[in-house]
Amino acid sequence: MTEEDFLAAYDPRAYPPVAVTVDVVAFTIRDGRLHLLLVRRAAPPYAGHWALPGGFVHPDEDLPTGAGRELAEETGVQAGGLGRVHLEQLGTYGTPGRDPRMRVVSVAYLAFAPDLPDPAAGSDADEAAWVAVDSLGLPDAAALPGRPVRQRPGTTRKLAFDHARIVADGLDRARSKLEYTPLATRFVGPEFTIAELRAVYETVWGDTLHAGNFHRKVLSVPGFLESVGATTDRGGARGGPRARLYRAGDARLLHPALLRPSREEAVR
Amino acid sequence: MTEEDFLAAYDPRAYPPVAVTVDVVAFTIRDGRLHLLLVRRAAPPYAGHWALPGGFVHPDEDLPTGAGRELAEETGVQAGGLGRVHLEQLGTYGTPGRDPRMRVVSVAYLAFAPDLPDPAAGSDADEAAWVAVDSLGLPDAAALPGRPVRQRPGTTRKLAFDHARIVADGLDRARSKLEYTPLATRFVGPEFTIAELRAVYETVWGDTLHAGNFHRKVLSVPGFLESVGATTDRGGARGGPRARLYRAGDARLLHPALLRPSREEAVR
DNA sequence: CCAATAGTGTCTATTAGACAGTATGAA
DNA sequence: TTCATACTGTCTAATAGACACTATTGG
Repeated sequence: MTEEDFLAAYDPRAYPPVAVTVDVVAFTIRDGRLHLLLVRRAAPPYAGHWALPGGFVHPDEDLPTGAGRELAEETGVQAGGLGRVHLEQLGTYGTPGRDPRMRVVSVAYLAFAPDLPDPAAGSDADEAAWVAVDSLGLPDAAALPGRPVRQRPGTTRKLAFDHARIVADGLDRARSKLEYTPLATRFVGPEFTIAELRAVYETVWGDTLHAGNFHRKVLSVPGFLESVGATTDRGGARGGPRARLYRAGDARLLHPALLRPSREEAVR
Repeated sequence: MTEEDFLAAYDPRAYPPVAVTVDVVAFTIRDGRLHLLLVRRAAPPYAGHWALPGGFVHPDEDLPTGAGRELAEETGVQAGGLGRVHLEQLGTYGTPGRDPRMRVVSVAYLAFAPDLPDPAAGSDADEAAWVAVDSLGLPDAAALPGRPVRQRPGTTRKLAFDHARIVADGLDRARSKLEYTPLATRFVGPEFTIAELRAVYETVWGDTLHAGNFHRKVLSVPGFLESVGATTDRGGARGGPRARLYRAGDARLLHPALLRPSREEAVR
C-alpha cells in the first residue's frame, strides 16, 4: 500500500504541502526553580506570546542535529558546546490546524541543561529567556501537591500554538526520567554534592525528600555516582561539615530505580 | 528565530520538499511467538523486501488517525474496529537519505493487537502478513538469553529502509511497557486466564517466569486484573483444574511494576 | 492411576522509609 | 556556643523470589 503512493509522488510538490519543524523543550534549574527556555514571538500568529525555540529542519540535517542547532542558537552556546546537555526525542505533534497557516508537523526534543548564562543580547536570539515553569499557568496534570505554585504576577503568559501541551508532556517525561536514569546529573555541574543532586529531584518532582535516606539510596545504586575524593571548600552558609564531591558514574539506567513518593493516586 | 522563517515560507512550495509518512509497528502473539505485521514491497527501492505498513499522512488527518487507518487497511479490520488494539507513538525517524528518493520523515506508531485473522486476499492488502519476529535477523540489542532464536530457513529477509531499527526500538518499548503498564492484556482476548497472561510476558520478554509467583504478583497489583467470576470450560489439554477468568482492570499504570528478571547486565 | 496445571502457603534475603544520633564547621 | 547540615546506624514493614504443597481434571 505505502509505496505505490510514494512512486506516484515522485514529484513531491504535487502533494499537499507539509512543513516539518524541530522544537526544543529545554529545562534547567535556577535558584531552586525549574526553568524553561522560551522565545518571544515577534510576528503573528501569537505575536508577543512565548513559544518553544524551534524552526524548520534544514535540508540534509538530521533531526537531533537540528534540535541541537536550535538549542545552541537560542542559548548562545556554540553548537559544539552542548556536551553536558542531554537531548532526546520527546514526541511529534501534527494535529491539523495546530498552526493556522499551514500543515506543520513538529518533532519535539527534550533537553536537560546545567545552569547556563543568559543568552547575550548580541547573540542571534531576538528575545530568548529562561522562564520559571511555575510562572506559566500550565495545565499541569501532575500538579505539585507539596509546594504551593508560586505564580508571579505579571509574568503569566499563554504559550503559542500547542506548546503548553508539549511542555506538559516534557515535564511528565522529565519527572519520570529522573526515576530510572541518572539524568538528574545533567542539571548540575560536572562535580556536585549529594545535597545538590537531591535539590534537583526535589525541584523537578515538586516534593521534599528525606535527606538521609536519599543519601544512602543514591550511593547504593551501582554506577550512579562516582566519588571524586574531595570535598567542598566550605561548609554550608551557616556552617556544617564539608560535603563530599561526586561525578556521574557509568550507569545509563538506575537499578533499582528511585521512585517518586506516593504515586498511587496517579495510577488510574 | 523560528517564526520569521515561517512567514518567509508562507509559500511552502518554495521550501525543500519533505514528505511525512506514518509507519506502524504492530505486534501480536501467535502460537506462542511474537509476530509483526509486514507488507511486501512491490516496487523499488527494496522491491521484494518486507516493510512496515505505512504511507503518507492524509491532509486534515491527525497522526494517530493515520496510523489507525494504515493498520486497519492492512489487517482487514474496519477502521472503527480497532477497539481492543493499543496504539501509541513510538518515535520519528528523519535521517537524510533513509529513503533514497527524497527527504522522508516517518512518524512511527507502536500497536499491540490480539491475534487477528490473516488479512483476506480480497482486501486492500497487496501482500500483508503477520511474520514471526524471531524469523527476521534483527539486530536485537536485548537478545533473548533464555530461548534459542528459532530462525526459520527461507524466511529470513532484510527489512526495507531503516525499518529494522524502528522494529528494534518498538520491541524495546514493548518489553519495557509490559513492566509498568497493563498493556499485556491487549495481546489476549477480553477474558483470559492468568496463564495466558503469563504466556504474553514470557513471549515478549523471551524468558520463563515462575508460574506461582507470577500468579500472586499480578493479583496483588491494584487495578490490574478484575475477576470475571467464571472459569474456563475445560482444564488444560492434558488435564488440570479449570482456571479462573479475568479481564483488564481500570489501572493505567502498574504499581508496583512487574520488573523483568535480571536486568543488571543491560544497565550500563 | 498418572501427569500436568491452578492456586496458595511459607521462608528468606533485600529494600524502602521512618527516625535517631554523631560529627563538622561557619556565624 | 549555636545550629544547620553531612553522613551513618537501626528498626520495621513490605516485597521479590525460591520452593513446597494441595487440589483438580483430562487422558
